[in-house]
Amino acid sequence: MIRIYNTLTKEKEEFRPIEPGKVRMYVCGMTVYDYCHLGHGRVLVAFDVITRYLRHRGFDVHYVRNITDIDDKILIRADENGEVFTELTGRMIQAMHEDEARLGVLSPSEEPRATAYIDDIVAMIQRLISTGHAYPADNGDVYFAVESFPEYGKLSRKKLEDLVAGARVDVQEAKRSPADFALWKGAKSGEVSWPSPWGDGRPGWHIECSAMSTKCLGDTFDIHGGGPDLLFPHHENEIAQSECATGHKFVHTWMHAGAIRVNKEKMSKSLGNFFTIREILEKYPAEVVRYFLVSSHYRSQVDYSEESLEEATRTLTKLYHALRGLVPAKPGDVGETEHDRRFTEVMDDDFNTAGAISVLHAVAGEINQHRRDGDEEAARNSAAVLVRLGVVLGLLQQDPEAFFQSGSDDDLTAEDIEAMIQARADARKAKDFAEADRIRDELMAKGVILDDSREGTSWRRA
RNA sequence: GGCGCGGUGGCAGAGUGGUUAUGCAGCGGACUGCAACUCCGUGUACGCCGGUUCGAUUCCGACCCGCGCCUCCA
Repeated sequence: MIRIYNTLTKEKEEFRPIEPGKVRMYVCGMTVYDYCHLGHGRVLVAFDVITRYLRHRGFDVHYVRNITDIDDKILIRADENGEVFTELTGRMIQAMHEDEARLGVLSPSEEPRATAYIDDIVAMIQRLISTGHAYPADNGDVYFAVESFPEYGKLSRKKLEDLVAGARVDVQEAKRSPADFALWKGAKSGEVSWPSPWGDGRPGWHIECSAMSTKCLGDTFDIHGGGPDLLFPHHENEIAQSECATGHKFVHTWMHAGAIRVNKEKMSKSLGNFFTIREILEKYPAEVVRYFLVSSHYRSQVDYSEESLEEATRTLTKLYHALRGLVPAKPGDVGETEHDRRFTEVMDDDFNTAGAISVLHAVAGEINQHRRDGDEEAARNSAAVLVRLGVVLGLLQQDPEAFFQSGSDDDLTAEDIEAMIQARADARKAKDFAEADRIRDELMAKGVILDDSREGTSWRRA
């Protein structure tokens, strides 16, 4: 039985999909006006693991993750760059796909883009107007009338009075209530726009997710996820729009990832304290970054620091060392072990990846034990378990040597290194340890670490 | 001010009403020409104060501290 923490009820609940055996899940993706930072990476990886695990447990998962490719920030950024907005979004979408591929994130089943769903957006707004939940204003905008939805605030636990009383909402003449939000934004002259019954304009921020999710998954679906800062107002508004437009419950389980922090503060665009995925990947192997993300629970907040990444590097290196030089048995040839059962047990509990990783370490310890005992076959069987559990977390799928030797080969190619290792071996044989050490130091200075063992010398990049 | 989350061993990070998390670092040992790497062994922690209980880090209440949302942000 899988249990998932539901932000809507604030409780862990038994997960029962609407349609047995199938999971329909929607996750808010990027607004593509800039490169993804690590916070985006966390959401990407978290829901990637969730998808992998649900499939591992036998569910047929239909995973939709949208791209918001029209919005004020995009238009502003494109304008600053002096380019057409589609050039900017095209570039950022490609960059995003590169980033996620490097992090081992599987493609979603569908990746709808807002600009391809304008008709559905317009239709949904029309439905909201005709049912009295929205109104066109004099300024060309269309607003959602928050007071028409008594349940407004149920996700974020906010009271309408408090929101209205809080002076931070944008009080506009055109709005009936300060908490009302735009479904459609009338175009000023020269702006990118689409025709609509209320004049040319573009969608407001929240409506595209309501339109795309219901179009792709139906009025009601199982899981809706996203980053922590989407809870309000974005997801709250999605609920209002969708439930008023369809008359049905929108989503059963709401899931939110925890924030990435830097020096105890949330990593965010507005604070400017963010690190993009690509700049982090210049310094650390992608799998190390993924390991770092997966090693804490998806809902907890986690501090990003160089030390954390260094530690993740050391730890992942140890895991790969257990696998090094072993050909794992075929996964199908190894039956379910106590480790598999333990893995399922912890992952069933709201996707406890931190617990799952401790299982990985237990299996690695077992491999090492078998090797100590000289039981090659048992070691190969355990290695198969480690690798097949790794699949679910998206870890340990590389050839160990590839993991160890990945990195810049600007200074030295693998062939250079092999040649130097041979020269050192000759020197050692001749008991010329001064020369042997000189070669070792030279390699070390160039970022190559030698690992001597009974079978010979292997190497890896620092 | 409103709403919410969290405080676990040197650090990171799970979990539990009475029994081992795990990892990193440290320490001891094996291995080594010497090292490094690796491997083996090793640590009894749960913010503070009350309460419930035979027994609480785990449940309840108060308090202190940190963080998040309430405004564009994943």
